[in-house]
Amino acid sequence: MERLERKKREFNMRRAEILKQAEKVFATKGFHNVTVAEIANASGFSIGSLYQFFEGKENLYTTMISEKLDLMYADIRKATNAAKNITGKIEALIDAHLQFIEKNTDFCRLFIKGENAALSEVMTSLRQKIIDDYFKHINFIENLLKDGIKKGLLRALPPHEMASALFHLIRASSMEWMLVPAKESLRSKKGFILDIFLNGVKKYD
Amino acid sequence: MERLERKKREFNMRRAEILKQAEKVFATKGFHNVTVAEIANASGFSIGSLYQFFEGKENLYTTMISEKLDLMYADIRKATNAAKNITGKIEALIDAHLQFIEKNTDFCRLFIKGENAALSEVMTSLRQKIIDDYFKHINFIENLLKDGIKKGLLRALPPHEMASALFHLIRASSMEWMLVPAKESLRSKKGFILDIFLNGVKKYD
DNA sequence: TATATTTTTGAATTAGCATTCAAAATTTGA
DNA sequence: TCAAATTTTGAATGCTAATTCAAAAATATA
Repeated sequence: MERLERKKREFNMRRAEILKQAEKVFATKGFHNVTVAEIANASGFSIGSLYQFFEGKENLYTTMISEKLDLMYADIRKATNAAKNITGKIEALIDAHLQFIEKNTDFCRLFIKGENAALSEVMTSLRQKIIDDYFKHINFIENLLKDGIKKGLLRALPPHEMASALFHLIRASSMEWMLVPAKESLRSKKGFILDIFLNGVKKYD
Repeated sequence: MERLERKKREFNMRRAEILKQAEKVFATKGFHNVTVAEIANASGFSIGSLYQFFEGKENLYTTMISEKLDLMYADIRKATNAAKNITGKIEALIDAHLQFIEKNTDFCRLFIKGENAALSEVMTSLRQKIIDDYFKHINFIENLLKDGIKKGLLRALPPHEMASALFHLIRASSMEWMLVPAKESLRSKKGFILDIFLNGVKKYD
């Protein structure tokens, strides 16, 4: 009987729809300023129905963040791997990251707003996941840079620290862009980030 | 009559004591996992008395954060201004920042924990203050770097972006150090931060 | 079509904790 | 020393919104 299959498919469609609407609402108003009723409304379900799909408000929120974050890292890695040489890969990494932030500004602002405060067990495990993903990503960058060192293109500095530096240089430009009423595109910062990461600020090396 | 003077002095002493104890409690447990009763207890006052000194829990929290942050920036600027040449100033800036984080780790962890989530008007204005102070600090660094550019020691890159880069390089090392069970001192990262900021990662410039 | 099963609904319940405030304690001034 | 003024106290109040669950609606089965 394929009835069950269909049911499951429909269940997942509905779940996805709720998640999509929840992202919209949470992204603009943050976790605390959103009520379950609001999400129910936005997604066209009743309050009670949401509890069929998610254990509760926090679970809904953390699932949303978690899945979106996975998407972001997947994007960045895919773009990075597609480039051929080291410099191209670093450039692609920066560009994909900036592009994601540009396309998902409200979502990303949740993080600078500190909307993932750990008030419960659920939120704590989200924070841990975010941290774990962060270190996984740093590790990915690290491997890139190690390759560059081996090939004699990059200085033999501690790779983990280098990777972290690059990530946070990207973060620096992104944060400022999210905080101020953006004049130009975020992606236009790519050149600066690459330049300062590769060459530093000192004159005449 | 000097009675009023004394009263005022005593009031301020008590206020300061509450603030000090509140910092301890908040720093270890965050905003949400602390009750007003807990702070009252820790500082030896009753719940009701706290409301004599502060408008409420959030006000107490934001005051604590605000005053401590002012202290941090003051520290960093003082140390920076004390150095003579540009490189020395940059080095002092990095060192003072790392030192503050090392001495106030739990306090600083509040920020990576996102414990300043904006749930109310009060918290929103704290966030704004944090952002304002951040930009003021970036501006301070900016002036430093502009001087370095004028003297021909630093490349003529956009100063604001350079300043932000330096700040976030410091933040990168600090964050990692706060997230992992620290092997070595945070201050030992100073050399790496200075090196990567000045010289970048590329070989043979 | 009638009955059983599953899903949806949203008003009522619940819980947690900041805040209040009347009474108690302390301090002040004569 | 005493009573007016000030300060302290913490149990009782109040508020908000997440969660529940019995009844209604929709769907499946015969």
